[in-house]
Formats: sequence, structure tokens, C-alpha cells
Amino acid sequence: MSEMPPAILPPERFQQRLLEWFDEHGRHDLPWQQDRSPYRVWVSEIMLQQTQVTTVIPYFERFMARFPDVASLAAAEQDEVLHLWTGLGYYARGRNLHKAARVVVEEHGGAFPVESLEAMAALPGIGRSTAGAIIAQSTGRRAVILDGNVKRVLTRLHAVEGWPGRPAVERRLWALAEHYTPEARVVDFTQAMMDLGATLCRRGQPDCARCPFEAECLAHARGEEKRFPESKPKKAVPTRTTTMLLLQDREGRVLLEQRPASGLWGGLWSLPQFDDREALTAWLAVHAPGSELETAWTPFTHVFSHFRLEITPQPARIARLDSVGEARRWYDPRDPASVGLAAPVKALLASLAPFALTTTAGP
DNA sequence: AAACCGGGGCG
DNA sequence: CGCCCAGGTTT
Repeated sequence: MSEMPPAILPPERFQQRLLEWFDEHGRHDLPWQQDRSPYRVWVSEIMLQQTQVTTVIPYFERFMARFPDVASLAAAEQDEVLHLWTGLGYYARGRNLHKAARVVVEEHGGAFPVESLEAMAALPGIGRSTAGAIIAQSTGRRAVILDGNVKRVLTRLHAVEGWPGRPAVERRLWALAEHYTPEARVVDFTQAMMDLGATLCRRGQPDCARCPFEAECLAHARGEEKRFPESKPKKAVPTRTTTMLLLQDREGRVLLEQRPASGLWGGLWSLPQFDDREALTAWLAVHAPGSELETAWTPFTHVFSHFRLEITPQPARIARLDSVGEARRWYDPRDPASVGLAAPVKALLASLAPFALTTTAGP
């Protein structure tokens, strides 16, 4: 122990008061609290990473009915696993769950390596906190957890400044979690910390009046409980620009390109994109000679989570194009093919449809 | 509409 | 390491 966190309450008193609260107000009859095998705890923890308890319960029950143990899960086809995951979201976690089951069977003889935090955390989809939760809940051995609920409780109790995603803040929170975690009754203690965060120390409307730590909570003393944990600093999002080619043939059909399988708009169909007008005209000269450029449309902005994309639509006309090659197709706005379209492309094509009709019907 | 969430993957 | 991502739910 290099640096002791400031002791608001000695850990023994914190534990005692938390467990008293848990005995009376905690959740004791969740499906994964019966028969706490590593397998059942693991599946529940992975499901709970992304979804609330009430939603998870029916998924958990269906999952256990079909895959009662790690061997049956490892033997299954990935498609069936993902089928049972449908609606939960984050399908990468369903895939990791399946992968981890196979690792447990093939490399650990079918038994979860619960004697080793490192071995647990090496399994796909299991990090430090989830590894700690599985070990604590399934073996009762002391292990520390730090999920979103625990982070919220600890940042408020100690008024920990800074976004918990920052490594320095996260280290502090792990030290605090270490500090408070007992040797005895670890199953109840970890569940109690999560329950406290989920039911009283909520993000939006914390119920401080019922909290066993109302008198000690530093954030509450300052009247600032809602300020903790600090939210992720939102950085100024950069703006990128692109020119999209709206190449129409005589019938008003539009040339589309399929995006690479991974990355932004992976596998979706989009308009041919260029950094600027010069790149676009150069491409046209090679691939669609005889095209006539029309006046560019007014640029508009499509917002992503991490950048803004300013799109300049550049319409052009061509009499005929002999071959469009692989990963390109003509798209008829009046008879849309059922393909995935990038959102702004869909909007552009929709705005195009009436225009195409009038021009083909006109003189 | 924005914030949230644990771990994986990438530069 | 620092940053981004997934994708459905909550606020």
C-alpha cells in the first residue's frame, strides 16, 4: 500500500454498514444468485455489462435452458449463440462468450480458471472487473470489482474529480475499491456495491435520504452528488469534407459503390466519394468520359460521434456507361433495391426521386 | 438528442 | 498508452 486513500470510514465500518443495508434492501433472488457456478455468473455478468437486470432475466433463462453448461455452449454453432443473443445488442460480446467457452473447454479442461485473476481476464470478453466479479461471486474468495455502479458510488463518496476513464482517476478508484473490499462475505459485498449503485446511488436521481452513507458522502456534503462521476470530456469534433458524385444515366438511375466490409459504413452502399472536386473530375475523365457536370448542390453536414462530415453533392449526367465493375451498381430511385444505404446517401437519393421522375417524363 | 457502458482493437 | 467503437437503453 503506497498511498492510503483518505479514510472517510474505516473499511470495517463501511463494510458492516453496507452489508446491513444489503441484508434488508439488496437483491437476493436474481436467477444467477441461485447455483452460483462460474458459468452462470459469467453469462450473467456479460449480459449485465450492456443491459439492465429486468431485461436480462428472460435472456438469461433462455440461454441457460439451451446451454446449461460451458461444454454445451462450446459445442454450439456461433449462429445459434447469436440467435439467443438477438435483441441484447453488442453482438461482439455474444461472439466473445462463445469463443471463451471454447477456450475454457480446450485449454482449461472445461473448468473456469477461477483460481487466477489473470487467467480469467485473459478469456475473450472478460476484463479485470468482470474477472473479479466472477471469482468473488462464484468462489467467495476476495476479489475486487469496479463496474459502472461501483465507480459511481466511490466517486461520490470520495468526491473523486476527473472522468473515470482517465487512467489516473481509474487507478484511484481501483485503490479505493481495494481499500473497502473485505475478506469475508465477499459475495454479498460485491452484490451490495452494485445494488447500492443501481438502486440508490443512481446517475440521475440519487436517493441520498435512504443511503447508509449520507452522513459521510463528500459529494452529498457539498450538494454536488449529481456532478459525480464527471462525464467524459467532449472534445471538439473535427470536420471532414467530401464530395459525393451523383452520376445519373438517362433513366435517372444513380451510380452506387459498396463500402469496404469494415470501418465506417462497412458493407453499406454509398455514392462515389472524393476528397475534392478535382479528384472527382479526374475520376470521371477515366471511368465515365462524356459526363456532364451540373451545378454542385449546397453542402450539408452529417454528424458522427467522433467527427462531422461536410458533404458536397456533385450531380453529373452520362449517356451510357458500358461497365461499372465489381462493387458498383446502378440504383433506380423509383424502384429502390433492398440494400443497406449510408444514412446521408439514403436522404440524398430520396431527394432525388421526384427530380428523376420529372426529367424522364419531360420533353 | 445525448450519455452511458467494460472490453477489444488499433495506431 | 490513448482513442475509438458497438448498439440498445435511459435520461
